[in-house]
Amino acid sequence: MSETTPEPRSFLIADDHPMVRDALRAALSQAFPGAAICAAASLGEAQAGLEGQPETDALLLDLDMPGMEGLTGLALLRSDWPTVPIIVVSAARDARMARRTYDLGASAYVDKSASLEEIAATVRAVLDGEVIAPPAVEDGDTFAQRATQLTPQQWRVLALMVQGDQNKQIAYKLGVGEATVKAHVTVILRKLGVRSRTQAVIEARSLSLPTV
Amino acid sequence: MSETTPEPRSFLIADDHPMVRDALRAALSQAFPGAAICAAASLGEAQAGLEGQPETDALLLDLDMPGMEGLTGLALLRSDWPTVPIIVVSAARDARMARRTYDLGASAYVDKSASLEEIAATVRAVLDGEVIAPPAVEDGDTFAQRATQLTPQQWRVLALMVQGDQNKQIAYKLGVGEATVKAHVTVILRKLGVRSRTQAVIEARSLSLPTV
DNA sequence: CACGCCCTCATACTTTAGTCGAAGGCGCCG
DNA sequence: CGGCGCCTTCGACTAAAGTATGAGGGCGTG
Repeated sequence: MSETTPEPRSFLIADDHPMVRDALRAALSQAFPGAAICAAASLGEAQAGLEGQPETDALLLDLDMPGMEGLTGLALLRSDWPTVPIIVVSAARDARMARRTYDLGASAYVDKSASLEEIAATVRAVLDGEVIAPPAVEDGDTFAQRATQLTPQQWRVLALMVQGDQNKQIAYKLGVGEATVKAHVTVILRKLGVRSRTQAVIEARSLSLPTV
Repeated sequence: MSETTPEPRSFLIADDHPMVRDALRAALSQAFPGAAICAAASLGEAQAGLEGQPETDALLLDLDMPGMEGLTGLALLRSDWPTVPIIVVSAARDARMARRTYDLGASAYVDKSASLEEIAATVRAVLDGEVIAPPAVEDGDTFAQRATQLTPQQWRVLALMVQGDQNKQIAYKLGVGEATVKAHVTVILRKLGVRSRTQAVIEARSLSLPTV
């Protein structure tokens, strides 16, 4: 509260590129002295980091990371830890991509070519509770919007579908019955507006790519 | 035969970017005076162009084009017109990608940052019958190699699978029975070393992306 | 507490996917 | 020419995917 003794912050940096990780870490430690900064190089490590530190003030998330599979991983993290603000740090300076991450609940979107000062400023704004809306993109990219209707468990199912798992494997990995998985799949397909598992996987994986 | 009166050449440029198309056209028309140069902006147009001009001397093919779906379109063209040399013109300067296109039967691989002179030289070499092997990449990228085992009809089936079509639709589009398509799918899955349609689609679509 | 939402699961059913065996065409080679 | 291999085609069969309906329990909210 006091301006002279700011409470210590805790961050989690998720990026598989060591150089980027160090740069972000340096920027944060300079902008927020005494901050606790953790790092993760994959979606799994990021999940583990949040598991051990659920009070993380902000997650800086790279989209092109093992296990992310496009924006599926973002939505997955967002579903499991809805209170942790996520700042997407992507290599692509694409307004549509920014819009998609916004639709999926990201608090901000910065591209890697931005200066560290800009990134620090963005983080500061997010810590103040701001949600940085992307420049209005009036495109008909309805898939990402439809995807926001998915529940957390449905996101987990979709994430495994996207990896090529079949219902039986998904049931085992999630510790539920196959009938349950099938029920989820049915709802997922309806919500996404597709007619088959294959189409759902195609669209979900295409989320992170430029629109063809 | 005679050096003073070179026979007229015919080329097909397939790229959805008008600027690139014009640049390539200019380069070719300068390097090969009197050449007949056609253009296509999608996989379908490229197929139509080859249909009407099967004696094309070389196809300059962009990978990021509507309908291509990664390297699937390349293999499709290669299967349907095995005698037409294909020169891949890609935006990505990636040795692995070059290797994959080589495995799939491309005669050469140049990236768009190359000068028009380099491209013209490459085309000339290909017209002389050369196949420009990529720098040795000793990685275990076996999927593209496995994919070369597919027959032309199997490639057509896979191309439609990758678009999300189901067997019944594929059968209709190819003018065969559904049982036939199923038989092809079975062989495709075995040749690709995967165990489900979804996995095959994931891998086929990932062919054009950097290895995760 | 009643209501809605999510997760869970079972049962039964329809549709799609995938496997197996087999037949005919076609080129190649001894 | 007869055999051989490959491609294509297909029907019958088994497995998986997807739908419909119903039901029970947990959890937050007015």
